[in-house]
Amino acid sequence: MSAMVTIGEFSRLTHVSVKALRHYHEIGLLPPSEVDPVTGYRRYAVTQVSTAQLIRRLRQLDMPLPGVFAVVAAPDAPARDAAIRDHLLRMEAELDRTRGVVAALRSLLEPADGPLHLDHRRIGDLTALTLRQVVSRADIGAWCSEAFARLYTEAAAARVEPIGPAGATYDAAFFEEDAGAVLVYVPVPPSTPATSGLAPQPVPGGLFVVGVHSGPFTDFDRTYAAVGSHVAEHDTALPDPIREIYLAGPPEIEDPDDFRTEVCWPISA
Amino acid sequence: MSAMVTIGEFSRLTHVSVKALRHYHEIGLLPPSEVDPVTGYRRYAVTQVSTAQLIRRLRQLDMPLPGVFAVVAAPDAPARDAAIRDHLLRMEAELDRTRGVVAALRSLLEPADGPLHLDHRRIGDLTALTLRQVVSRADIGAWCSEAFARLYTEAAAARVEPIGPAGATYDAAFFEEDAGAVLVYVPVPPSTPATSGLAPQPVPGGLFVVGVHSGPFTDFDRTYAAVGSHVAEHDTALPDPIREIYLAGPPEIEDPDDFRTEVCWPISA
DNA sequence: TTGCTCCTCACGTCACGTGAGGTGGC
DNA sequence: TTGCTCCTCACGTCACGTGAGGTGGC
Repeated sequence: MSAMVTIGEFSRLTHVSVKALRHYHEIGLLPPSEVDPVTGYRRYAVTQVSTAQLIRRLRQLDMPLPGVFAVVAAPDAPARDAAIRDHLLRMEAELDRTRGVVAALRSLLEPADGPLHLDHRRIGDLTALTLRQVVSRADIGAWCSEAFARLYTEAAAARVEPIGPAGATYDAAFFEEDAGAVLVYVPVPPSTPATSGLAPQPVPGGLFVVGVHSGPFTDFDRTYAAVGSHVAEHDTALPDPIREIYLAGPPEIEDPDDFRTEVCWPISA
Repeated sequence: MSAMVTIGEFSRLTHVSVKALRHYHEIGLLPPSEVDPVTGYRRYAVTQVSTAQLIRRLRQLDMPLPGVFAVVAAPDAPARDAAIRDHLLRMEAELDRTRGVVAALRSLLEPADGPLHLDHRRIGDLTALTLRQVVSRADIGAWCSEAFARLYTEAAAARVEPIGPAGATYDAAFFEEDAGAVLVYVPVPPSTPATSGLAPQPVPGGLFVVGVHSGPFTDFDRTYAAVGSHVAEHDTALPDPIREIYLAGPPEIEDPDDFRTEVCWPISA
C-alpha cells in the first residue's frame, strides 16, 4: 500500500496545479486513487506521481490532451514512445514552418524587389489525371505532395507522359474559410485510357492574369497580392477557382528558393 | 484613389480568412476602408493589402493581437522593428525552454539513476537580506535572477559578505495555483545595518527533509517528487513554504548540468 | 429572376483560470 | 473553536470557427 496524499500535496509533489488536477480527473485522464464518497475529497497515491509528471511534460510541449491520453494509456513502452516521437516530429515540422515565416516576415519588411511581371494569358481546356478534395490550409502541403505522387504513379501505370506542367485549382473557400476544394492535375494526352483508379478528366481553361512566384510557398501571399491587386485595378475578377501551375518545385527541386510557380487569376474577357 | 474590393476578394488577395477579417474589423485592428451604411457591406482598399499581410505573418508567429496592434500602429519603422524583434526574442526563449523540456522528457522515460539520498536537517533561524513578491511560475526564472542581483548589490553596498548560500521559499500557492508568494534571501550577519533600500529580516528555520537536485531547473519536479514522496510515506508534512537552497547555480555556474540545489520539505518534529 | 455573396447574432473550441459560495478536517 | 483546505458550480480567456437565419447585388 503506497501512501495517499491530498490534492494540494499531490500538486506540490508533481508541480501540476490543483485546477489542472481536477480537470484531469473530470476528463478521466488522471483519476485520484480514491474519492471520499461523502465529502468528495480526492486522495492520490504516491505511485501516481510518475504519471502526473509525464502528463506535465507532455503538456509543456503543447501536446493536446487526447494525445496525452493516448500516451498515458499506451499498452507498452514501444507504443508510448512512438506516440511521443510522433509529437516531437510534429514539433520539428512546426519549427521549420516558423523559420519559414520569420524569413517571410523579414522579406516583407525589406523594400520590395520591384514590380512583378504580369501577363494576360488564355489557357486552353486540358485533359488530365486529377484528384479533388476539400483540404484545409494547414494540410495543403502534405496533401498535395501525396496527391501528385499518386497522379504520377497512375500516369506511369497507364504508360503516358505528362504533356505539360502539373497544376492545381483552389476554390474561393480555400482562402476565405481556410479550407476548401482543391483539385490537383497532371495534363495527359486526350487519348489516355482510364487506369485502374483514375479516368482522365477535362480541366476547363479560361482567361487569366498570370504572375510567376519565385521562392518558397510561405511567401505565396505576396504574389497573390500583386496579381490580385492588378486584377482589382484593371480587370474584372471571376469567382472561378484560382490556378497554380508548378513550373519548378518539389520533389525535383530541393531548394525552396528555386521554386517557380505561376499564379493564375481568372478574369472575364 | 486605389481600387476597392469586397471582403471575399480581399481575403483571396491576402490569404486572411473572411472570419478573421471581420474579427479584425470588430476589434479595430484593420477596419475596412469603407462600410456601406445601409447594407453593412465592407469594402477594402487595395492599399490595405500590405497591412493585412503583416498581420497575417505576425499571427502565424503566434504574436498576441495586442502585440500585433502595437506593431501595426507603430509610429515609425524603428518602433515597429523593435516590437517585432521583441517577439522573436520571446520565441527564441520559448524554443530554449522547449529544448529543455524535451531533454527532461527523455530523462523521465529512461530508467531512474537510483534513489536520491535524503537527509533530515534542522535549519536554524537566519538573518538575511530578502525580497518577497507574488510570482507566477512562468516568470520565476527571470524574477529570481533579477532579485538576487539586487540582493547582492545591496550586500555589497552594506559592505557585508553573505555568510551562507542563498535560498528561496515558495508558498504552497506557487505550486497549487501556478503563482504564489516567493521570498528570496541572502544570509548576512545579524549585525548587518539596514541599507538604503533593505533592512535585514529574520528567516525562521525548522525541520526539513532535504534532497539535492543536480541539473537544470526544468527537471526540478523529479527531485520534488522524490523528497515529497518520502515525506508522504515517512513523515508529517507541514503547510509551510518549501525552501530551495542554491548551492551551485547561475550566474557563477554556466552549465545547467552542474547546478546543485537543495530542496527542503518542511516536516513536523 | 436566380444563386451567390455578404450580413449579424449566438454559440462552440481548448485547457484550464477565476472567483463565488459553501463545507469538511485538524 | 478557528482558520485552512477542499468542494462544486458558473463564467471567463483567446482568436477566431461554426452554423443559423436572413438580406443585398449582379
